[in-house]
Formats: sequence, structure tokens, C-alpha cells
Amino acid sequence: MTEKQKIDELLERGVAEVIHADLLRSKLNTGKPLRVKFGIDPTSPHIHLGRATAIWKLRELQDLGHQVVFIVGDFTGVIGDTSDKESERPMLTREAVEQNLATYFEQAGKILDMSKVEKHYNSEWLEKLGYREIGEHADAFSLSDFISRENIKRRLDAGKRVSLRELLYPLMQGYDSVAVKADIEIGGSDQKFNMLSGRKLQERFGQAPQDIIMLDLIEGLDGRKMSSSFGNTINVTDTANDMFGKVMSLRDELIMKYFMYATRVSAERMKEIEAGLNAGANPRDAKLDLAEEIATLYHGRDEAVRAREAFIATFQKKEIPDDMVEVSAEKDESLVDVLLRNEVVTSKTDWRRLVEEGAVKKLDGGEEKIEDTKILATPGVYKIGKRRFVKLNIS
RNA sequence: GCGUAAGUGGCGGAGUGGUCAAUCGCAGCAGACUGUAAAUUUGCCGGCUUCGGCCUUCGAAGGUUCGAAUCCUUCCUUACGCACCA
Repeated sequence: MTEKQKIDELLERGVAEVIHADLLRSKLNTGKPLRVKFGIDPTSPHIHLGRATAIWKLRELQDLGHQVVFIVGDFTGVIGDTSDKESERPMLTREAVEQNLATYFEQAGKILDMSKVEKHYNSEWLEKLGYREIGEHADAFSLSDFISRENIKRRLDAGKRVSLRELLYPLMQGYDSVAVKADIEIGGSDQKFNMLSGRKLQERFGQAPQDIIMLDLIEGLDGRKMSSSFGNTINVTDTANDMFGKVMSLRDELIMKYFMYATRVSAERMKEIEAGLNAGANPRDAKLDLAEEIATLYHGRDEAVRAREAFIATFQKKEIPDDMVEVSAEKDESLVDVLLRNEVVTSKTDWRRLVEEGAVKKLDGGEEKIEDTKILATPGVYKIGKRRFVKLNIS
């Protein structure tokens, strides 16, 4: 790819909106290194594919020679962001923030060259501000800015509580931009308000306002927006097999979107795949390729190919998977107790239901349906529902 | 501070003295159908059970009653209105 193509891809692929696109393009064209701000919310430390789109953008910028600046919202995390949330967020303790952060960089390291990333905790500067400064910053905004904000308005209209504390959040995130002298900020389109507040404050502080690259949000497994709070995420820390299974369960309409947002597959290849689908190719095969591409990004090609094979063996050929949960039972222990102890089932009632529904089978050459809820544990492989496999040993 | 309304299962939201473990929708689980698709459809969806029942839940704590998610009291939480110029 030429430099120009890289810049086009940066500004177009998966991008919802660029604020001052022309300006930004000309800045990028000069080749002068720019400072790219990216805020990390330490509330939930798992990077899922939706969030990863932003990190891949950072990677593209890094490849173009720009300086990525991570801002860990350790201070703002304690306040709680209101963007994209339907209800007020709980305040996090210091300890929780620290804990959540521990794994974050490692996950980001799967995508970025972390050694080149500048890292800051926003408590570095936010903690030092007093009422005087906060008052000055707050003066850059009017109450109607906040009230007319969609998600605040919705909550107000619904009679939900909106804490004043939440209004401080954009001020702080905006000041982050001032503190690190950001040229560009990257974030999801749900962050628009917060990122714009950065521009406002930078102007107050005599800095050139940052340009903003806003990314589209992608759908999760159930078709709703991918979000940890919905539990519909594909996480970059998921095993290759999990990623594979999750991708395969996506509805067909999302295939091309996922190629676009969640893989690095070239535009030409995407066109080919799309043409194939339109010509009547089985979407399942496109999805297998998609799953392999996604797994490759985080686990490497070899492991992704193995996951593909395991998927085909287990679900298409109905073979018993190689790796599964292993549990061990005492002598004369009932099967329920073993499964309960290992959290395979959540309660005895849960177990009873599963048995009555005919979901529990012992795999023993063929499949033998288990109908007695009180059966004793015997060694072997059990299958509960479609995808829960358990290997049981007697200790 | 005063007044009014409200707080129900993971979420939304019914229920206003017994037939309520609590309608319904979403999410989830399981069966059928499949491509582990999606959509559809059927069942389940607090816990324990000798399958007769039993136990714990409707903001919290007390109380009334044979009996309470439903009535009363106090408290906590939230929304809305009032407040000053009059």
C-alpha cells in the first residue's frame, strides 16, 4: 500500500465520522508525527472486537509514524463515564481500577507496539486541580450543552437520575487532551461529546483543537451493540476455539461488516468474498474464513487453522473435541454433585431440567441419553446441550 | 424543608389482602429445524424435594391480619413540583 492508500484506509475503513477531515488529511500528508490520544476506561478491562477497532486504528497511525498516547482513565474511572450508558455508573474504588488495568496493556499489546506507546494516568494532572480550575473549565460549557445530549436527555425524560458528578466527566476527558497536547483523538462514536469537549478546552488553553476520528460501533453476538454489559462480546483474550464458535454463530448479514471492521483483509479480497456470496456461495464458508481471519489476528495463523479444524470436526462431523473441561469424581459420587462442584451446572434444579429436556448425553461410541437425575458418576465423556463437553475421571 | 408519585426476579415492566414463586417483553438455557447459522417453533427460566410438598424472595425494619408484593408505621433511595423576588 502506498502512503496515500494507508491514509485513505485510516480515514475511511470502519470510520463513522472524522471531524475536520480535510484538515486532518493535510496534516497527515505532511508526514510530521502527530500525537494521537486514546483514552482507556479501566471500568472493564476486557478488549472486545468492538473496542479493538479503535486500537487497530492506532496501529495504522503507529505504522504511519505517529505517536500514540494512552491515557488511562484511572481518575475518570473513579467518577464514571455517562456516555452510552442508560443508567448511572457506580463509582469504582482505586483498587478496582488498578486491578482492571493489569491485563489491559497486555491485550493491547496483541495489536500495538506497546514499547512505542506513551502512557499516562490522568490522575497525574486531574488530581492536582482545585475548585478554581474546575470552575474555569466548567465555564467553557453551558448547561444546555449537557441537557440536549441524547443520552442525558433520554434519562431525564424517563425520570432517571442524572448525577452532577457525571457532568464533570467530559470536562476531565477534555482536559486530558489539553494535558497531552493531542493532535488527534480516536474513539467510538459514542464518545463524540467527550471528544468534542477536548476541542473546546484546548481552544481555551490556546492549543489547536484536536481532530477526531470516530469509529462505528459493531453488533455483538445477539445483534445488539457489542458491549460488556450485554455479555455479547468476542474478546481478544478468548481462545481461538471460542472466537471461532462465536463468529460462526453470527447471523449472515453481519459477515461483510465483520470483515470490514474486525479483520485486516484487503478491500480486494472483501470484494471477492462479497461477490461470491451474491453468486450464491454458502455463507457458512465465508464465515469460516472470517472466523479464521479474526482468530489469526490474536492467536496466529496456525492456531486459527487448528481452531477451524476443531470446529469442523466437532460440529459438522460431530466428533468429540480434543480439549474439554475435565472433572474428577469421588467413588460413588452422584453425577450431579460432581457437575455442581465444578460449576458445570448451576444448581440441582438446573440439572434436573436439563435431564428432563433430554439435553444430557453420555458419549460412548454412540450417544446414550441420560434420564435418571440421580445416576452415579461413571468415567467417560458427557455432553450437555450442544456445546458443553465434560470429561469425567474417577479419582 | 414541604408536597406528590414511585422502589417488584439479570433488565424493562404487570400485579394493589388469599387462586402469587408472582402476567408479559428482552436477555439466557434446552428440544425441533439447520450451516452449532439467522429466522421460526416448542418447553424451561429462585432453591430443595422421598415429587406429596417444603423453604427463601417483591427497597429496609417493625406492625395489623387466619393470611401481605398488596394495608399501617418508621426509615432509606429516586423523580417531579413548590421555595426567593411577592
